[in-house]
Amino acid sequence: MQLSEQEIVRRENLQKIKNLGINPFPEEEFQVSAHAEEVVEGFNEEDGNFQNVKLAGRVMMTRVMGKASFGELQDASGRIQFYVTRDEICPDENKDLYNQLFKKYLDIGDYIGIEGFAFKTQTGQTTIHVKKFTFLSKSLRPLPIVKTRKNEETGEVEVYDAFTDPEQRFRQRYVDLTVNPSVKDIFLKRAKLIATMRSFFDSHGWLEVETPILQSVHGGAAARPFDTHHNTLDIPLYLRIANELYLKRLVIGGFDGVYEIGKMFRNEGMDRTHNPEFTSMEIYVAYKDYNWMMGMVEALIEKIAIEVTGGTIVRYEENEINFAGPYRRLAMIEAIKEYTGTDISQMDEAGLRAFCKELHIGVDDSMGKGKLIDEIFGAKVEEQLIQPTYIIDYPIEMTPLAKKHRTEEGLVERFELFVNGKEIANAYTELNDPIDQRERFESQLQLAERGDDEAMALDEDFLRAMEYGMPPMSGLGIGIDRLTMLMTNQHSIQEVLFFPQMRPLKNQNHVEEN
RNA sequence: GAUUCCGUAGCUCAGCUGGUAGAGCAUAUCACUUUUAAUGAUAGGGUCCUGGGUUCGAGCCCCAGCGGGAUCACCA
Repeated sequence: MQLSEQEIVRRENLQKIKNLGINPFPEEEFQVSAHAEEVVEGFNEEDGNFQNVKLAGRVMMTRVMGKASFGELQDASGRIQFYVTRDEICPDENKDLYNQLFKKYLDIGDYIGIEGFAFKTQTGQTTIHVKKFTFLSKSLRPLPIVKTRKNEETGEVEVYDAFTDPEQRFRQRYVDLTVNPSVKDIFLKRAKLIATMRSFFDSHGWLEVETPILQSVHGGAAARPFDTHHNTLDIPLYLRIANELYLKRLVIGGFDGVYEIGKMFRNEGMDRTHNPEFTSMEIYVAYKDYNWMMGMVEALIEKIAIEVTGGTIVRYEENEINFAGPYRRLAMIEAIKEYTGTDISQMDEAGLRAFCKELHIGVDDSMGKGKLIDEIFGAKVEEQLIQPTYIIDYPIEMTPLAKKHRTEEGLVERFELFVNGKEIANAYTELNDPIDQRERFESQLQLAERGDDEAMALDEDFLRAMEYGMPPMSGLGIGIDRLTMLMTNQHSIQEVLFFPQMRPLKNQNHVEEN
């Protein structure tokens, strides 16, 4: 292994620490009694609080001035400045701890523990005056140094030498998280979002469940799956592309409301909004319809916006998005009329195909009527829907698991929620007529024969479950990653996944084949 | 998968028309007991992504590959 100059220095420092008789990787507990943020925000000279505290974390900067030094300690909550003097941390004759370890062998990124009292410096900055210094762990690789300075005139924090290369940030997320505090904030918000969602559902008495990720029939959605194989059973298995059919089986089994938050896997292209594995939330509630579901989604999303961002108005790129309900409800045909000026409700397949040509939308022979309408919607309407909008009542061909519309021929009771031009939720009044369901699956098979590779597979056991009797219900799916992007003003799915999929580097230590 | 841009020190980046590889921070040595992008002085540090080619000479031009970003296609 080729070591850089700085790595060699750090390894030498490690040995020199050992030579001082100090264990650079000590075993014993260091009892932390406070965190950086609470001291910085809570310290008050008059109150005289935080006068005996122990903090631990990484040294992120030192400013050595002879027999005294300042440094910055970063823990899970943030950073705080500390002040060290030689004679206080080395009360005896032996000054090695300060002169050698602190001044020479301590590197940025090392973990230390400090014990002392809070005070304010001449410039008013809350600082820990260190009485006792403990070395906790050595860092052998140099972290990228990100320096910041507050501009006195504008009050803005200017960043110098930021660690910004996306490839390195995603491949080495631990470094990204260490040096870029705003990255950590995104993931705290993501966790808050999921926690809010979970407590909202739990408060209604709906049950959180887990369903198979390894499936022998990849139903419930239309997408290419990842294939795998079970050795003992000697059968092909697929990583789930959806969990809808399993959740419905559970409602058939007698749970009135079930939901699952988990990973789905789709063997498709990757881009700013797609990762091969992504997190979805799906929920099914018995005896409800899609109108009820729209009300529920508004309440949920509004609550999430408040919990995650502090209010219902959220800034995303140039837009201010208002997540306060109720949201506009617009039938798909009406939306197309509004944004193209053309009423397509009476058009047949040939008419739609001609209209697509007129709009310069690429079509092919495998596309049925529903697909053509969806193409027009995708090309002309979707990106216009900035404020939260429900598009309702979709063509039946596209939606084999939704119930036929109660009044409109050829449509199903489905809605999708669009925000900032992107779909973030999809819901139906679920189809619970097993005879209708079988016919829908069969027409999907016909579409597949026609060349539609998105057509859905038939799941015989699911049909059997339905034949035992499925209560009326409404179901909903929400893309957690995309919702997180909206709530944190991020434009790439990679920014809201800790470890986005990356192409493996060549000549890295591969696992040896057995 | 297609198009396009990018890859130079630990990090951020400069590098002219093809002519000895640069800066700031970081690192090393020294000074400094309230600094805060600490400061002052000195020094070291490079597979210019990889492999070919053109050329007297390539970080720069050409070809192929690897990795990443953006856009498009597919998908959520």
